[in-house]
Amino acid sequence: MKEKYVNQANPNVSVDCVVFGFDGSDLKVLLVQRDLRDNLDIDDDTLVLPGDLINDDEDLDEAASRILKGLTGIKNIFLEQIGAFGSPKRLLKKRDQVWLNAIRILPNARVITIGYFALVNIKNYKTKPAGFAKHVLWQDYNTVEELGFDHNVILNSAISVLRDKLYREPVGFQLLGKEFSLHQLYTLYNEIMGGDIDRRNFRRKMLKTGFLKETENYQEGVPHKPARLYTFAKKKFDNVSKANFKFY
Amino acid sequence: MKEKYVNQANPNVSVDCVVFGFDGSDLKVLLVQRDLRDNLDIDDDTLVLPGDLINDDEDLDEAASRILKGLTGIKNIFLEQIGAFGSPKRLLKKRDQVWLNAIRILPNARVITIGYFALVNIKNYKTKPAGFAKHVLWQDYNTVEELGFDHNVILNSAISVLRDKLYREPVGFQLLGKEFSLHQLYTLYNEIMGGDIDRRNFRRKMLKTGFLKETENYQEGVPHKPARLYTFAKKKFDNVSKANFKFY
DNA sequence: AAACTTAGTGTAAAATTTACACTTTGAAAA
DNA sequence: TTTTCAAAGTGTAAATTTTACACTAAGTTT
Repeated sequence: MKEKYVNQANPNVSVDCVVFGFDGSDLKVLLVQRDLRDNLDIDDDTLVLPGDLINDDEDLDEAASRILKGLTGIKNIFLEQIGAFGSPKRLLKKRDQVWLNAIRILPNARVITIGYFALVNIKNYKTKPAGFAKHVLWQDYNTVEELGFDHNVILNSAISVLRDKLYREPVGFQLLGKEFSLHQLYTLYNEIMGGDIDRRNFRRKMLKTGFLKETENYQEGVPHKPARLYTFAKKKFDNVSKANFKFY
Repeated sequence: MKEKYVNQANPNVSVDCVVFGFDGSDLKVLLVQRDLRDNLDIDDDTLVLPGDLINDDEDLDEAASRILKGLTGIKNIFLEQIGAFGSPKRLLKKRDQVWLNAIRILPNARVITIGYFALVNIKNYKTKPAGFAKHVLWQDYNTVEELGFDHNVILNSAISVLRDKLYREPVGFQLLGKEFSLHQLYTLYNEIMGGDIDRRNFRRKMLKTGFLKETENYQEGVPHKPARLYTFAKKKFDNVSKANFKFY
């Protein structure tokens, strides 16, 4: 039993983040372009999710925070693990193997990735390249094509976690600014859920959840132009509570 | 940037399974006792979740299946990843460090664990020790005390995933035999959810979901003794469907 | 044979969901 | 400068679902 482990190298463990952002009308994902530095003979403009190998002395969550901090300067945002990914090395795409060899840090071990997903309000932060990233960009979720490694799998997993969460938890607020109109929130839900939600029912139901607090300019009965603004009123959220974010 | 990786050993990656079983009245978890083999001078009867290091050439899911197969002989059961766990090595309990040293396979690297959870019908399978396990036992979930490593964290995570799933997916059937009465299903839900569900509403609601199919002895209007039996009728399950397993 | 438990059906009030209509205000078009 | 239009907001009635109970019949236990 023991002997079998001795001959196999431990896998490299990396953390990759799916960072979703919303610009008011479209759902975006933060992607980076790999930077080969001194191996410039290799032509590789593959896009990947921002990620890095985990450090010896840090928690998994800490690693994810670190990566995000490096690229966006953000601390303390919504960030949650979505799971571990990683097929044996023999299943890697050639392009990715070349890349791994080029950076010489992973000679004979596979890579296992812990995926995280994060929600940020795009307008609040400036992105900047860091680590192995040559460029950082916000890409429209619907236009994302083939990514490096198994990052499409991770992205798909993240979007379904996001949709699922949006149904069940007051999590969409993270994608908007501090103050927002119900119209903005509605647009967000409609975009992400791909649905065709009734505007009026959405409004009533969302207000009834108790997660919205009016800002000072509130005045009953008067239609506003521009729209009335709300903030997210954090209240204790019971997982099994009746707060229900399903909209038909 | 590069240099920083060179000096750190890759972490060991293990897969640990939380296997839930139901014996008709109580929820059980499959635990194992560590076996130190030739290091018998060390007295350690700590209980842990069944797990093993992942092999170089296998998928994460494959590893989980392998472990389960070894301990219970089961293949093809409900098995799902719940996430990755693992704090830096310095946070390990002393007892666990001693154990890791004793088996000599992990000299200076940390351990990262991918947690899985599985649901089985206890009566269908005989368990047997395998790998590093000295004993295998089904322990009452409510009586579980301190486990080795961070396995209590994993177990807690698994139970909340289970409760959550039970609300939203027809997953409880996995814990029962092929044929079961509504009373058995009711007992299961009541036990796991810790709730106090109305028997009559449970019955009606569960039948309405369309996941139950009557067995041949079915006869309308006649109270049965013993109870009428059902099987789980797999039908396409739409995540966003209206099937609702919340019972109050 | 009386008392009790289990299996099953019924029903009515309360709450929620759904599918719409209608008003007011500011901005854009004519 | 009207006229037209879209956005912001409130209302309401039918359909469905949830909740909280009552009741009967068939075995089992005492």
